[in-house]
Amino acid sequence: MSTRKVTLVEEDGCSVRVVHMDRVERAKDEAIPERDLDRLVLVYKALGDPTRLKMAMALNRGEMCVCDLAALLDISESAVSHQLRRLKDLSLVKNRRDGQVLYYSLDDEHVADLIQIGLDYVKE
Amino acid sequence: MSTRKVTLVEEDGCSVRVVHMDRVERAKDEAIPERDLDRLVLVYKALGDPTRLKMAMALNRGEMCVCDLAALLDISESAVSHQLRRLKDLSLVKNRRDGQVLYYSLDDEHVADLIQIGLDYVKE
DNA sequence: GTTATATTTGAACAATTATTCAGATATTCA
DNA sequence: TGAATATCTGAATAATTGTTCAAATATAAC
Repeated sequence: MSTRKVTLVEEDGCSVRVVHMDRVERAKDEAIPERDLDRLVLVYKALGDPTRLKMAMALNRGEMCVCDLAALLDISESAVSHQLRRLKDLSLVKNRRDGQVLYYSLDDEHVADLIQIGLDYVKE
Repeated sequence: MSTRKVTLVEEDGCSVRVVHMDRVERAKDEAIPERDLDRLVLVYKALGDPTRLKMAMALNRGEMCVCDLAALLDISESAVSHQLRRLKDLSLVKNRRDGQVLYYSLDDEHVADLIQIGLDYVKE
C-alpha cells in the first residue's frame, strides 16, 4: 500500500520519516517553481502589514500623494515613502508626477483582486 | 477647491500637511474596521512566508500529516508544528486524528481563493 | 502497565523589518 | 539664481519572527 509508513535514509546518513511517500512526491511534482513562489511570498507579505494594507486599500479607491497617505495613516512621510518604494519595487503601485507632487495608484489588477477577496472574507 | 493644499494644526500643536483633504477624509470614512483589518493582515501575513505558503499549497491538494510536510519542506517536524499552529489559530487549517497521526487540511475556502489568485498571478 | 511513535510546547537565537531622524534630490515659482 | 515645497535616502534602533533543540503529551501496540 502506498500510504504506509516508510523510513528513508538519505545520503548524509540522516533518516527522514515519511508516512505518505506518494503524497510527498506528488506535492513535490506539483509544486510551482521556486522563483514564482518567492515572488508570490513577497506579494502576500506586502499586504501582510497594517500600514501597507491600508495604503493599498486607500489607493484602490484612487490615487493619492505621499502626504495624503501620511495624514491618513498618521505616520511620517518618510515612513510612507519607504513603504511605497517597497510596493513600487514589486510593481504593485505606480506613480505619476504633477509638478512637485507624486500621485500613487495601484499598478496591478491582481492586487485589487487580492484585496477584494480579503474584503469578501471579512464581510461574512 | 477641495483638492487644494491645506495645513491642519492638530490639538497637540503638530501641523499635518494635507494636500487633498477630501481624499483623506473619504479614505478614512471608507476604511474597514480596525478589527477586520488586523484579521486580514494576519491572513496575508500567514501566506507571506515561504514555508507556510508551501504548506498551504500542498494542503490545497489534500490532507497531509506533520511528518509528510516536514519531509516535503525539509525542515524539522517541530518547525512544521509551530507553523501549523499559527495557521490553525487563524482557522486557515484544521486537523483530524487517525490513531497517532494528525491529518491537516485547509479549513477555509477563501484561503484556496487567495492561493488561486496567486497562482493566476504568476502564470502570466 | 510499558514501550514506541506522532505531535506539541517553550525557551533561545539569529535574521528580518518598520519606523524615525537627519540630510539629500528634485521641481516650482519668484 | 535662490527660496520653498515634496519626496527620497541611508543609518540606527526597537520589535517581530522563523527555526532549532530539548523536553512534554497523547495515542497505540505489546
